Amino acid sequence: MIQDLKENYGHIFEQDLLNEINKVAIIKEIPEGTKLMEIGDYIKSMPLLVSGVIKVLREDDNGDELLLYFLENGDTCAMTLNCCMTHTKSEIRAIAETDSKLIMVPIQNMEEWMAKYSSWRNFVLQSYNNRMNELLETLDSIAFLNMDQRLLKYLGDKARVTKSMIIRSTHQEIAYELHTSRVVVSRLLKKLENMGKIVLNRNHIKILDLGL
Amino acid sequence: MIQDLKENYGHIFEQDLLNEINKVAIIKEIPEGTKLMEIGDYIKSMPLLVSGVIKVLREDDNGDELLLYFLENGDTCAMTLNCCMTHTKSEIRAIAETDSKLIMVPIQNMEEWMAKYSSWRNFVLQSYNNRMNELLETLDSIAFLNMDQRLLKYLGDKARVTKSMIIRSTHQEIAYELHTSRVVVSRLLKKLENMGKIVLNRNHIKILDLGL
DNA sequence: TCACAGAAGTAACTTATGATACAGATTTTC
DNA sequence: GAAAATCTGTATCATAAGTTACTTCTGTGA
Repeated sequence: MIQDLKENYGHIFEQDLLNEINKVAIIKEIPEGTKLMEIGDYIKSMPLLVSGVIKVLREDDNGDELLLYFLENGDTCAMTLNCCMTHTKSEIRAIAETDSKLIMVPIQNMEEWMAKYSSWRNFVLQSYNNRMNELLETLDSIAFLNMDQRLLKYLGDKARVTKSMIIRSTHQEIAYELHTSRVVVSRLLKKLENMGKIVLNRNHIKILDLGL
Repeated sequence: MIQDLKENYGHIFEQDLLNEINKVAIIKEIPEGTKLMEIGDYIKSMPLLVSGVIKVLREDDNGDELLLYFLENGDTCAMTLNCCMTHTKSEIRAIAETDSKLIMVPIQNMEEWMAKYSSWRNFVLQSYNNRMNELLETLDSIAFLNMDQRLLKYLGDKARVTKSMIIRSTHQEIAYELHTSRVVVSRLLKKLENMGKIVLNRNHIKILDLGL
């Protein structure tokens, strides 16, 4: 673990803190599709992402979903921070978008470190900052963009986090995450294909050029 | 100021911290409509709300607005925390919805207090938590609710924070904050009036019963 | 190889919202 | 008090998005 820690968090945390983390944390490797957190869960430990991508989702009373954002290497889940610090229930669902590796830190240590290490404080605050801004960006998309633009943005984001120009999703899956219907997604994707931005295939979409 | 502090933050902060705040902070009284923060601003001090209501808005590239949430007594602006801690620009606009009273804390002290006072740490984290959840709630509204339901929620929220069943807004103002058009607001308000939930007047709306 | 299930294409229709245009009412300003 | 500005009510039309229904395509597995 100390290896993963150094590589991904060495430039953020001082040696003492790295050592402490190394002592109390455990490594967790999870396959794609694993549910890390469910709405209503109480959280007992906080994940530091080492590799892979985690998607964070919101759900309404009818079970309709909405993708909030992706977590990448070096990120942590601010929602988890919330839950840990204030001992409240999770407001979101987190699912591994790809195979992922996490460092799990027990919440008892977090409060202690908040007092002891300024680098930990900065990390926590910076995480809140990042997640807040991503939430705002998502809000912007929904409030200000049309579905075709949201779809474009979605494809771009997904390509970025998975580092691949091939999006392995069905239209139905995309529809869930954008909170629309499969038919709408198919319709708009076809439009994008006709514009030469993507190529459609069964079970995957190839991105040619999302730029204007 | 020490009076305001004790009344509003006495149960949150220990005496030592209250004294420190009292030493470095200044009281600021602002009239309704004052712009406290603009998108792109750098922030030099952090406001603790003593009385009044602050509305927090988001704006897109075309100048279209969207209300994010209201801040009330005992609240602080998590976005400001962000800006202070990470020295980045504001992503939002804040405007006094009513006459308000603020305690302004210089940002230099904040980092120091983060290390020194656990009550301050908890306050900051709790603020992030609250704001994050309010952002999520706003997101839910936009993603999952129709405009008529959003309008109802808006009226309810506004009545709550202003503690009045009379909403002093024009249809145009409401339209800006919900990011829709005046005509749509007029149309839906008229529908609500016909349902017996509200009474419309020039420049103000009387709420009778928003419950189902 | 055939049946089946899941995925995608497409047409036709409904609905919520947005846009435009104008009229009537009320308030403000000179 | 007349003119101007602001606010609200409506009608009409345009459009994005959601719904339903059906077809076609593709891969899997018996």
